[in-house]
Amino acid sequence: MARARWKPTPQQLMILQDMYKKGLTNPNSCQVQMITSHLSMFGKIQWKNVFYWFQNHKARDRQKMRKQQKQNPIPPPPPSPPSSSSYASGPVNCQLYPNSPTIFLHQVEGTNASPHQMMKYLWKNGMMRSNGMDWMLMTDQEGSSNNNIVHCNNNRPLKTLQLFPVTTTGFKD
Amino acid sequence: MARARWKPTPQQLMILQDMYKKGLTNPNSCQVQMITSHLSMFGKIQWKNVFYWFQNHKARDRQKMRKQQKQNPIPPPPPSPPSSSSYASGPVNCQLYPNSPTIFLHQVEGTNASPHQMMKYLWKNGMMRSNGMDWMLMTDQEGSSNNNIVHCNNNRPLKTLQLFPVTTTGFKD
DNA sequence: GCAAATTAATGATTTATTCAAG
DNA sequence: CTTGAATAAATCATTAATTTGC
Repeated sequence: MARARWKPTPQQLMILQDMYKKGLTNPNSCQVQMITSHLSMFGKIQWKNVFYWFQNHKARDRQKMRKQQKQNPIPPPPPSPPSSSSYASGPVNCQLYPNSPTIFLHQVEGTNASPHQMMKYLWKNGMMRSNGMDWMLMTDQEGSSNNNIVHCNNNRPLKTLQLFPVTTTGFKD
Repeated sequence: MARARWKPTPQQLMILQDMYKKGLTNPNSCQVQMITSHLSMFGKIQWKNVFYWFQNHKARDRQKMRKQQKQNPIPPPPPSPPSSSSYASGPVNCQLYPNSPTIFLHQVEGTNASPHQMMKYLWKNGMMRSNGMDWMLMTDQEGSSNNNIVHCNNNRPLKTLQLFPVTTTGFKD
């Protein structure tokens, strides 16, 4: 037992907090994945670490807020109403093609860029609802669709790897 | 919006229920992954579908139980105490090497075998705590370790794909 | 000062609740 | 009204601060 638990490095923590402050409180799986692979530059990290971090951070933020409100019941408006902030506007397609045995991965190139530079495009285009559960591992049963190149944020083509060559039997539901 | 939701085919449902009845109420990520890829033979399915199915099934089972218990407060002992059932004995290593940019995938071969045959080895060796979150996407910072072939259940070698060639900078925490 | 003991933070997991498709 | 999907709350567990007695 006693599986050592993850501990964010200062760099990682800074970036995470910064993102959170900027309004990213509920990154979708694609974003989590990107964040993860980027943060891995600063030390070992897993998808779930990032996912949990945001979960916990949000929860404990709320917790703190509630406690404070009990002491001085002033209903404070949300700190920074994102006036022209570009995100949270529309459903964007971190959503790939859900289904069947193809795995979509993305590759971060230019890993020398600064964290913020690298992450910029993340916020550029919006954020989406989703708990962390819709996967990296997404599949397309009708593999014959043309549109095989998928973009994570309207912008970034993903690399596609074949996983298992599924022999879909003729069943239908 | 209106993303059509998954609907288990009769075969899928049967298998799932069977697994559940046999005592698998909390499959770990590796098991979920295997189940997913196997069930994909019977129709489109995603990791999260399987994950959620077990979550919901367990929850609603308990719910029902509680309701029943309110009506006739008889504490019923667990239905089938698995006499020689081999699972739930020890910590087994669906756990791969957590960390860093290598992705471990497994490939199901012999997809013609019967569901139960194919799944048998799953229960052979025990089940492990874990919610579904420790990933398919596991990584190893010290990529230089000898032990590169990983087994999901003491038995099944996994295929290893390189993901992103991480350049771990010299930072330490 | 310095370790054993106690408490606070926070990573990880589980459970409950809610939303929404059909 | 059943059930898949998603979110939030509660809980467990481990590590870091800190207090305390010597």
